[in-house]
Amino acid sequence: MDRFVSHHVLRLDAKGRVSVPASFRAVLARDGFDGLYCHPALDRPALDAGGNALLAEIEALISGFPPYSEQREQFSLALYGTSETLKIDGEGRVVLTDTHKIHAGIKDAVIFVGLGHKLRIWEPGRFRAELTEATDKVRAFKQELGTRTAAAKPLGARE
Amino acid sequence: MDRFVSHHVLRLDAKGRVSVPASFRAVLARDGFDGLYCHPALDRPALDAGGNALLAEIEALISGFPPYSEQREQFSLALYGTSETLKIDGEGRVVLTDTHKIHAGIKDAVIFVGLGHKLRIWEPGRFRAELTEATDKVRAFKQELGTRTAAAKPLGARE
DNA sequence: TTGACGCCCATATTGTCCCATGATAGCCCA
DNA sequence: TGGGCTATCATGGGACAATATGGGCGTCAA
Repeated sequence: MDRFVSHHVLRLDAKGRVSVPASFRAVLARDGFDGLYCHPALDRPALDAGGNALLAEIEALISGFPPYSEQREQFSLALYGTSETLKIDGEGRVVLTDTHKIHAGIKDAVIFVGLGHKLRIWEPGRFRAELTEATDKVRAFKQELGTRTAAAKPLGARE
Repeated sequence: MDRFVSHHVLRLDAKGRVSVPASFRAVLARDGFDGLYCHPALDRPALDAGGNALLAEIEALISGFPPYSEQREQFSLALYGTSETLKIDGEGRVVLTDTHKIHAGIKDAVIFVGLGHKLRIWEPGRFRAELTEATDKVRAFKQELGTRTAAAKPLGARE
């Protein structure tokens, strides 16, 4: 598998270390990235993390703005300026920075969530809230999609 | 055969393992996917599962939204975040996660239902309920179809 | 020196692999 | 056409490996 999928709850130990789920480490290894690239999510109390795929996405976003534009400067600062490349130890663990932990409200446990090309790290309670919200929205969207399709192709429309 | 068809009832053993029906395993093998990709169905108490064909469908849905858009984030979370790629052991069995079993109400038996490019996993009782409901709707729809057609035709169009 | 960090080893639990068995269905041959 | 034989499948259980987690110790820098 070459994408981050599923979610895992993991605890921080007394030294502040967390195991990166083995399946996610496998994706990072395939991606060819050594370590875990990590930055605060733009509009959520969570952390975005990943490897080269994430870096490429950020690069694409920033290079979409004209050089020296205000937006480009701001995005560079918000994304590159607050990033860390975390080292993964022999047992597959990382240590989050205090700044990052505060941003996400992380205390003694986290949830790693796969989002395909990247992953997101949450404080477990906040994650559950976010998940139910997202599920509701997607469900509503699907319903809307279904009725629209039905209206467009009245009879004999399959799927 | 390159499509999932028919349905099979299978029991979970003491370790929570279920055999994936051999005919479905054959489809997965041809599809080239190693394992069983599985996520909760959005609007019913069941699980959707499959291989690359299912993954491609999800990928297409998500990549339809621009990076960093709210919808894309929500879809990735609701789909990738709740997915699992289950490993298929030497005997063709998988172990469902607790979260998935709870979502579908699965206890000690499941029914695998082929839906063409993907398959759906149900708790047997719930599947029967869903099936009768679906059958009723189809029957009603067919009836409606008949009267509509009759009304459209000039001759014999009454009421 | 003191604290933080990197590296090493220990351990329980979970998951993965391997082998065994009963049942079934399809096949071959008389 | 009937009967037995074999390949495939679903299922069960034990052995082993990987993973998550905890702690010790040396080193480097402030």
